Amino acid sequence: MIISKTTYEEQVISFIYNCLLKGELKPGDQIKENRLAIKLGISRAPIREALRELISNGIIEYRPRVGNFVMNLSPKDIVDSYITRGVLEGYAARDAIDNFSVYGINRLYKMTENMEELASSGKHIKLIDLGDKFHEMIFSRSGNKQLVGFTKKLSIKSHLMFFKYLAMLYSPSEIGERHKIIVDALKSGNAEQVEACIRNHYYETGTKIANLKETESK
Amino acid sequence: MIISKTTYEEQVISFIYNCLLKGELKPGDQIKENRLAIKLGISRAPIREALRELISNGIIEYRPRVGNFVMNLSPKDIVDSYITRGVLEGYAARDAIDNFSVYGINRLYKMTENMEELASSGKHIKLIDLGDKFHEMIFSRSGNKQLVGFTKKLSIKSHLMFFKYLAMLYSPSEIGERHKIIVDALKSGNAEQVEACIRNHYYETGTKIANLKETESK
DNA sequence: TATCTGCCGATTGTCGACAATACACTAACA
DNA sequence: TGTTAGTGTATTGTCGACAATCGGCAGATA
Repeated sequence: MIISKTTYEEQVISFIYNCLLKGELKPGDQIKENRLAIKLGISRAPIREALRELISNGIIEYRPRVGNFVMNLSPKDIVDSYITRGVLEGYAARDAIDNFSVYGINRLYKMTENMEELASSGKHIKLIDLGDKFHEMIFSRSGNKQLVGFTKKLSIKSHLMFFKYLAMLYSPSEIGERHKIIVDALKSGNAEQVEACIRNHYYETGTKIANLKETESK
Repeated sequence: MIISKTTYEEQVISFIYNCLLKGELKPGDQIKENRLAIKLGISRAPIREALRELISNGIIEYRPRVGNFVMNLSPKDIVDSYITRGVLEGYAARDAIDNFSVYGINRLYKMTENMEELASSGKHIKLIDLGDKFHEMIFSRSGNKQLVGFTKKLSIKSHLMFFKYLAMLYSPSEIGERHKIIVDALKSGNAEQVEACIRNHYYETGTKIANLKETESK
């Protein structure tokens, strides 16, 4: 058994995280420290620490002496986040390209097939989880902690912000295909190609979500 | 006059920042909240907020319930930070390549000449400032806030950690030359070349500093 | 001697209260 | 009517105290 020793702060982070996933907190909403403290039955100190953490992840926007607000990203901000993610993960994959075994590649390939199935059967949450795992398996192979750290931060950010869209942007076969392209690139061992195709992967999704958001707000 | 309404937190950040630059705080040192609070005549709350900020910048390492320590980077960590910086700034420059006017390019070129002079006359602090300004002028041209934000964080981190080495790694003419390569690439308008040469720029410096650190510790 | 156990001091984690201030509202004034 | 100054309220900023717990040390034990 793993003994976990959580502070209030960590639990508050999870709480806010879940509120965002459930849609109980929406972009632009203000998070009032006192209100949340009372709601959770704790003091403001750990709330503030948790908010700090979320601010550094770009999930909450903080205006001094005014308040903490759920980040409200413009379409351009969305594209920019995805582009940056692509740049980071693209390089991470390139950096790690020699660390992929045949077994590892096969495993990634099987995941793409699994994604397609999950998408077909409407299991959106599992699909998103698997997608996250797929990408994490790739960028985590890089031994560059700095790079991996930034990538993870962006991963959390986009997960939270666009959770609800991710599973419905592409058809099941498109989802499989898009990820198979990455696996093929990794298999080829061509560093340039790997980097380029991961960049493109995120650029496409970024622009799709941004367009969706834009039309939604009209 | 610029009216600055600073909180204690910001001032504490500056204070720690300066201690690091002056070498009064060294990698591995523990920063005790209470001690610092007494020293500055304030309470622990703003100290903790400031530490949070520095933690998120990768400047301070935090071990729960143990303490806050000035980050102690291994040679590999150093190289990794510089590589990541190169990846980010490289893409930022590539992204911004059409935003450079002839005037802007000329200004960058003059800065490289100025760097050479400052290096020759031993004005190390001004040299480093100018170097920072040079690179900031490049990556800030990108309109990608996410990208620029990460780049700035890394910029602060490396500035703090390696301030003392930066001015003595290269000869004055090397310093000029290294930066002129970047200006030339920007002038050429070749996106691939710009990205590659900025990556290389940081990779070189990263490995140099890492080697210096390694031999130093023996 | 080597290892384990329990205590002690130092440091972080959390608390509730008060101070400072941004924003909205009101009222005076031109 | 539009503008400005003043006021009140809600929210963040800061405080000092107490609680929890980590790491080291001394002593017990084999």
